[in-house]
Amino acid sequence: MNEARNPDRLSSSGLRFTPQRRHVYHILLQSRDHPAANEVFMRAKKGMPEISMATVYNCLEALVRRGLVRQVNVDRTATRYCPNLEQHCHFYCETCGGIFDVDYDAAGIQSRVTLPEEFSMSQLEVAVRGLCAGCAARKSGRGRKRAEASAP
Amino acid sequence: MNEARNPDRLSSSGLRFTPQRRHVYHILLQSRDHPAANEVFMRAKKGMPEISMATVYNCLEALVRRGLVRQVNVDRTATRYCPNLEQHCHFYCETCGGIFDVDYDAAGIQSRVTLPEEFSMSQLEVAVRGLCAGCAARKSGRGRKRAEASAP
DNA sequence: GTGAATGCAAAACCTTTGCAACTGG
DNA sequence: CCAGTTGCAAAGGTTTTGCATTCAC
Repeated sequence: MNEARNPDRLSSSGLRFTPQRRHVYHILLQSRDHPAANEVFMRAKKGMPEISMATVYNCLEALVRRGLVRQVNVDRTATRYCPNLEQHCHFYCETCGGIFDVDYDAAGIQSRVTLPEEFSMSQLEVAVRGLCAGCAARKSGRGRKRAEASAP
Repeated sequence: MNEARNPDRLSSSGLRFTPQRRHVYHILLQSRDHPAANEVFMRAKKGMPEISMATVYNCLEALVRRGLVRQVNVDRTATRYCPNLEQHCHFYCETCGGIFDVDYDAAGIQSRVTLPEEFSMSQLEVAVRGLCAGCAARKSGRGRKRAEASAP
C-alpha cells in the first residue's frame, strides 16, 4: 500500500524497470543489516549470477535518487544502504560493526541546531556510535575485555 | 591556556613530538575549512617538502587519538579534519562542498534519541546538509538556478 | 527504433601497510 | 640506545568510467 515500499512502483517512479533494479531493490527490502554495495553485489549474484558490480552501483544510485532507499554513512569504510523510509537515525556498534535503526525525534533535534543566517537545511543526519546490546552481553559475559580508547 | 589547543602540549600528551606532527597540527589549527588528508598533505608540503602522505595520515590519526583534532564524515568522498574542540556539529553545503561548524544543543539532542535496551552511546554525530549563505546569495542573485532534487 | 541500462575491465581515489633508515627522549 | 616515527612504494578496498552490447518501453 505504501508507494515507496511497493516494488511495482519502481516502474512508475520514472526508473526504467530492469530485472537488475528489481532484483537489487528486492534484496535491499529484505535486508535489515544495511549492506554495503559489495555485500549487495554478493547477495545479488545468488539469484542473478551475471550481474556486475557496476550495475549494482548504478541500481543503488538510481534507487537513492528516487528516494526508495537511503544511504548510510556511519561506517567509514563504505557507504551502506537502508530500505527503511520511516523516520529514524542510525546506531553503529564500534565492536561488531553492525548498524541498527534507532527512533529519534527529528523535529526536536532539528530545532536544537542553530544554523547561521541564510543557511538552509535540506537534510539532517544523526549518527550514534557505541556498543550494541549483543556485544555488551558478550563482553560482560566473559569479563570486561578492553578499556574505551587508550590511557591504561 | 587551553591544553588541547596549545601545540606545546603535543609532547606532554604522550605523543612523540616530531617536527612533522607539530607541522601538521599547526596547519590544522590554522585551517577553518576542514581539509581532507590530501589537502593537509599539500599544505604541509609547502613548509616541509619531504613530508610524505603516509606521515600525514599517521599524524592525523595520532592527533585524533589524542583528541586534539576531530574527524568529520559529512563529505562522502573523504574524511576531513576539524581542530575546533568546542561543542558543535557540521553543516555540509551540497553546492560548494564547504563544511561549516554549527552550534547545537548536544544534551537536548541526545535525549531525543531513543536507544534500544542495553545499547550504550559513546559518541553522537550530527550532520546537516543544505545550502550555505554564500551559495544561496549566488543563486538568488542570478535567478533561481535549479530545483532541489528532481520532480519538475 | 532508441536512448537508457548492462557487463566487463581498467582506472581513479582514498587509505593502509611493509620495511629500511632515522631520531626524539 | 631503542621504541616510535618517517619516507617511499606497493597493495587494498571502494567507487567510477569507457565502451560495445543488450534491452525496456
